[in-house]
Amino acid sequence: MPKSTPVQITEILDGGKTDQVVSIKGWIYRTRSSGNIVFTVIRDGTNIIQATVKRGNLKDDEFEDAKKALIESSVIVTGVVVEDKRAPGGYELRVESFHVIQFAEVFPITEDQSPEFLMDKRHLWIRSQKLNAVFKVRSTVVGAIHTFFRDNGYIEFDAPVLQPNQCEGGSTLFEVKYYDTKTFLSQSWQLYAEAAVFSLGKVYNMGPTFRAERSKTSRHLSEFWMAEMEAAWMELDELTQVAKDEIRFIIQQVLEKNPRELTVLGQDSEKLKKMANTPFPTITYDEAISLLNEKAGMNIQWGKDLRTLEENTLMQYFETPVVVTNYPLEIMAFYKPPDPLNPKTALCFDMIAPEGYGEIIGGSQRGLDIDYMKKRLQETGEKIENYQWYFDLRRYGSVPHSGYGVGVERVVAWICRLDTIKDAIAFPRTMNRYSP
RNA sequence: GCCGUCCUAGCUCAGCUGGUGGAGCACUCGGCUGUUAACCGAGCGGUCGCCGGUUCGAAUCCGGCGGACGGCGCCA
Repeated sequence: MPKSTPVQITEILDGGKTDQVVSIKGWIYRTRSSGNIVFTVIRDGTNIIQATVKRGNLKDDEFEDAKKALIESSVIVTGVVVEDKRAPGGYELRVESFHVIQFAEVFPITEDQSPEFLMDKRHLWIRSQKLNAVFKVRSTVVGAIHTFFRDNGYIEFDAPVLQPNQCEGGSTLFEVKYYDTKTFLSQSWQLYAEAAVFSLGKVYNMGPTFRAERSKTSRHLSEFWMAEMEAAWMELDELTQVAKDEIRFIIQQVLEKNPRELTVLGQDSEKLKKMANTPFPTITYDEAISLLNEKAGMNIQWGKDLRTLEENTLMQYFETPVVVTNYPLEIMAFYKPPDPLNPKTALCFDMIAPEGYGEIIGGSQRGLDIDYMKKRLQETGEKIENYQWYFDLRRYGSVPHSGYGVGVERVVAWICRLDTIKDAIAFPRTMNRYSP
């Protein structure tokens, strides 16, 4: 084997290895042969490059191997990097050694694919350029969330995944056998975060969340990652500002770290950049209803939640995410308190993403009135006993506090312009799918 | 929970008012020294989702069941 240094394909395409002999370790992505020349496109996880294999430039048996190796065979290929306009990407590797580590069996995924088939072969499909790009963006998003909160004085705080309580409504809980009794998978970290703020002040967390909603839409997962924050002494105005700052920071980080991935995914970086530099507006639920009824000619009655249709119609008037505050109190969860200035509404907000990606954040100030919360819980058939510990938080030095949760996959789907949220997570769990 | 679409080769699909199951891709073999998910020729490949019914005869018509996908509601 000729002398060479192992490199990543991305280094070659950046122009740093031109005319040098290098080795790449990767997998065959495409292959075409033409008698005494084989064009093999190789991927290594960082990018793809064409390797040109000519008979005579390497051992004959290696040439035959290059000719017969199927897609996804693992290889170590050595050769000279040459700038060549005929090669996709502008650079190719002129091969001097072609070493097959494993000859792959026939790869089941070919050019014709249906969503169902790709979901069945998800463990193989995650190798695709598209999902590879999504995962890189997702990694940036997750990293940005940690950085944002840590840089702003928040402490990462973990809550149990097995929980005795509901947070967002009993009908959407996953029940789990727990020794001789039962418990539930976490719907939210919030109730525990509310306990934590009395110790730490400002906390955040990111982790899996489980909701057994019978939803079969491109915006729902049964298992998704939620990034939540909770802060003592914080009220609604400041809370919405933190949310806007967080989302803007996430976009800036993706723009900085993933320009190639955004291109692969067909997202317009300029549009995102403009969005990151434009203030996100805040409107009230009342204003949203007026806008829909007066400008969009709809007939929405006060008191109804904004549904998908209303949200999408509303977003036609905005190019950035929008914060909507003060939803009707009655349709909100037990822990959202009435607004003293407008008691029929709650001190809560949603952030709605543009282009039909829907709610990406939901949050609120937290109720401090034990009697009110008990009443609301009883209305939904909840057992008050399970919440005594939660009410204790209002008995020992209660303070105003607030928090919100970001749907990580919804943010990733929006930034990556995905058709479905399922592609924002490696192995999606939905109503009808829990394998592979 | 409600509504809609779909299920035929490994994959994507065609298959008319019922009459011996097809194409493209993939794969195998042969050809080709610059291909861009190459091209040319040949070959391999089927429990037509499952069960039942009608019929001389069902991929096709009827009934039931199962599975998948999407929309609504609900949510992040």
